[in-house]
Amino acid sequence: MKDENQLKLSSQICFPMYSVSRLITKMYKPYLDELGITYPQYLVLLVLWENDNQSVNDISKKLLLNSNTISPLLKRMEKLKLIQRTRSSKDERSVLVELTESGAELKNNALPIPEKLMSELIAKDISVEDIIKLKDLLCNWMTVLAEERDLS
Amino acid sequence: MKDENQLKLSSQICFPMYSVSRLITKMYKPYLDELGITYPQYLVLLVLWENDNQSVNDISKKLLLNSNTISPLLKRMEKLKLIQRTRSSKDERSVLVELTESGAELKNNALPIPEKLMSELIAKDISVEDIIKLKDLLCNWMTVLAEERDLS
DNA sequence: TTAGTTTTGATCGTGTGCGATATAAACTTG
DNA sequence: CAAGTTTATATCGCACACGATCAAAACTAA
Repeated sequence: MKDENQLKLSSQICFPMYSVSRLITKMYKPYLDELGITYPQYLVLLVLWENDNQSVNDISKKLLLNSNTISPLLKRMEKLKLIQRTRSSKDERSVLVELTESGAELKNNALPIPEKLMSELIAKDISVEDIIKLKDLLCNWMTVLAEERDLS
Repeated sequence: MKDENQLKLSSQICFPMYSVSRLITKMYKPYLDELGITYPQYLVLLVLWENDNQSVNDISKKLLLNSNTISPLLKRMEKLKLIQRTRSSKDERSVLVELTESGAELKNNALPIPEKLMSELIAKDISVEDIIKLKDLLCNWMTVLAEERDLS
């Protein structure tokens, strides 16, 4: 009967995790719509805005996404003229991803987004401390849970 | 230049949120594979195991998923003989979802899952306090962020 | 009661996620 | 250096998510 209660939706950590993740993605949507990009595309751009000209593998590892997700994603982004893919001459296996001019310029339009998100959260009475607390907890979990994946 | 840093992947709450959610879903996978169900299907079953015979709308609201996600999901579950859908006679618009015998019985096999997940997290040196802390924070965020959606 | 509105659920199209698999280049070893 | 292995990326198929739209039933007012 203890097990019984643990099977309740409200008892499991998976459901709030899954829901809040989707809800936060939804909060980004209006801003990303303005830029004409999706949420995963935004993540790729974040990576490239930090360091341009990275291989598919580099991006894949940073976003914890495999090639079967990243490859089509990058293809769509290339079609949108946000990035350019070139096979490396040093290692013909790897593909280098580079921002196009418009892809690089999009960064300026993206700059205010984090601030806006924070404001929205605060407007919903979520305290800055809670935001930081959640971020720290999640970052720790991410590190721990992603570690395991390298072994497989 | 402050904005500049906020655009880093590591500064945004969205990315750890998104990644940890996916990583946790992945932790459930081996157990759900044994039951022959997917993660969203598991969530639907959790709802029905708590209270059988709910309308599509009831389930939709509890899982914060719209009909365009839930309808095909339920159709697949019906094909798997986990549930049965019947149009309500009281209100011809609504569809009642009921567990089949095998759908109800699957609960027994699912009972140990929460416990196993907890053990895995603890084995990765995540403390019980952190698990509770994260769950509480997320539940609070879920409530707050889901509220807004009702107005739209 | 009839015209307009709301509610319930479904369908369509697009973009992910991801397991399984494929392919070619690079590496390793006997 | 040839055979086997590893690495980097891509392709395929399936199952979500979700915006947009639709059809039908139920409700609401004038």
